Amino acid sequence: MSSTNLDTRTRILKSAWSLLESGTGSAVRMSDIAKAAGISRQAVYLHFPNRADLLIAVTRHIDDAKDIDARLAPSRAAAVGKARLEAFVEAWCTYIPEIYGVASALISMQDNDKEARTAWTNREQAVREGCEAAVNALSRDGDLTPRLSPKEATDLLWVLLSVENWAKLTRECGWNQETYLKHMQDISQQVLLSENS
Amino acid sequence: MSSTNLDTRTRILKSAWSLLESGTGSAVRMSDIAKAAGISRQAVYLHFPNRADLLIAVTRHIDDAKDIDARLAPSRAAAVGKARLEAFVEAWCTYIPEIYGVASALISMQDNDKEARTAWTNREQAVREGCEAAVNALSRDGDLTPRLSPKEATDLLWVLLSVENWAKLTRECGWNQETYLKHMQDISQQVLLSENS
DNA sequence: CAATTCACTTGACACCATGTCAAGTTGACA
DNA sequence: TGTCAACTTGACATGGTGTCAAGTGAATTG
Repeated sequence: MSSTNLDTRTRILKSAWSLLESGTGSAVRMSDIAKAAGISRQAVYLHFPNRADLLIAVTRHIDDAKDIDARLAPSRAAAVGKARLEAFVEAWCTYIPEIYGVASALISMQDNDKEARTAWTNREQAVREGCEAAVNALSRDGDLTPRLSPKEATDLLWVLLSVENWAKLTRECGWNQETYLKHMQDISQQVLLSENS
Repeated sequence: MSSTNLDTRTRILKSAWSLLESGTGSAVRMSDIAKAAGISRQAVYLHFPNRADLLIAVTRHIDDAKDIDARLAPSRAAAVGKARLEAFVEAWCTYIPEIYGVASALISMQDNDKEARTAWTNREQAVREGCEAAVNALSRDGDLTPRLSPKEATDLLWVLLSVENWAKLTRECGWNQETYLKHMQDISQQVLLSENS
C-alpha cells in the first residue's frame, strides 16, 4: 500500500479505461492494458486477480471520477414521482455513454466467465433499484398506469434503459445522444404514466 | 451430395439445434455438436467452414422447420396498419423463444468474430424490414404518431422487439411468454400510434 | 475384378488469450 | 549491509478454434 503501489494501480485503471473507451470493447487484452500502463502483463495480476475483477474496478473508478452519486441526487430529491422518473432517466441515459466501453467488455464476458456475470449483474441491480424507486414514487402519487404492476413497470423501465438498447440505437441506428434521451423520456412517460397524469 | 452427405449435414444441424436449445447458448463447442451427431469433430468442418457459418445454417434450418414465412403471412395480409403491426409483433415475439438458443450463441460471438457479426446483422436486418413495413403501413393510414419519423419509429420498434430484451424480461425478470407478448403489444401501440387511432 | 473416389477417422499441430509459477532485478528503507 | 516490496523475464498449462496429413472402408465405375 505504498504510494508506488497506489500509483501503479490507478495507472492500470486509467489505462484500461482509456483503451476501453476508444477501443472495440472486448478486444482489449490484458497485455494491451499492461503496455499502456507501462508495466509487464504479469504485473497487472499483482493488482487484480483476473480480467473480470479489473473491469469491475474500472467501473468503480469511473463512478468515482464521474461522481455518479451527484448525478443521481436530483432524482432522489424530486418531490413528485413524475419528476423523479424524468430526472432518473436523464441521469442514467446521460451516464451510459460514459461507461459504455467497460460495460460492453463486461457484457461480452458474461457467457464464458461466471465472475463477470455476477459482477455485471450486481451493477445492473443498482440501475434496477433506481428504476424501482422512480416507479414507487409514481405509484405513491397515483400516477402509475393501471396496465402495469409496480414490478412489471420496474422491469420494463429497466429493460428500456439497458446499455444494450442504448448501443443499438446510437451505434447501429445512428441516433445522437440528444435524440436518444428525448425519446427515452417520451417513451418512459407514455408507458408508465396513467392517462390523467 | 450423396444421400449420406445430406443426412450427415442435417444430422449436424439437428444436433446443434437441440444442444443450443437445451444448453447455455455459447457454451456449445464444436466437439459437443460432433459428438451429438455421432461423428468426429473434424468431420463437422467437412460440412461447415467454421462455427459462425454452422450457427447461421442452423437458423436457416429452424426457419424452414418452423415455417417462418407462414407465420409472417397474417402480418403481410393485414388490411390496415394497426392490424399489421399487431400481427407482426405477435408473429415475431412468438418466434423469438424458438430461435433463442442459436440467437444467443450468435450474439455472444459478435465481439470476437467478424463473420458472426455480419451474419447476425443480416438476420437482424430481416426483422428490421418487418418493423419498417408495419411502420410504413401505419404511416400510410395516418396512424403513426407525429412524435416519430418513420425511421425513428422503425428503429424504436426494432430495438423494443430485440432478442436481448426478450431474454432480459423472460429470463432475468421472470416474465412468462404471455405477459411478455401482451406488454409488447401494448407498448408498441402506445409508442407508435397517434392519439386518435 | 481392379481402381478410384468420397465421406469420414485419427492424431498432431498452430494460434491466441488467460492465468500461474519460479527465479531474478532494482530501489527504498532499517 | 541486509531485507522487503514491486516489478521483470521467461516458461508453461489450459481450452477452444481451425488446419493438415495420412489413413480406412464402402460404394461406384471402367
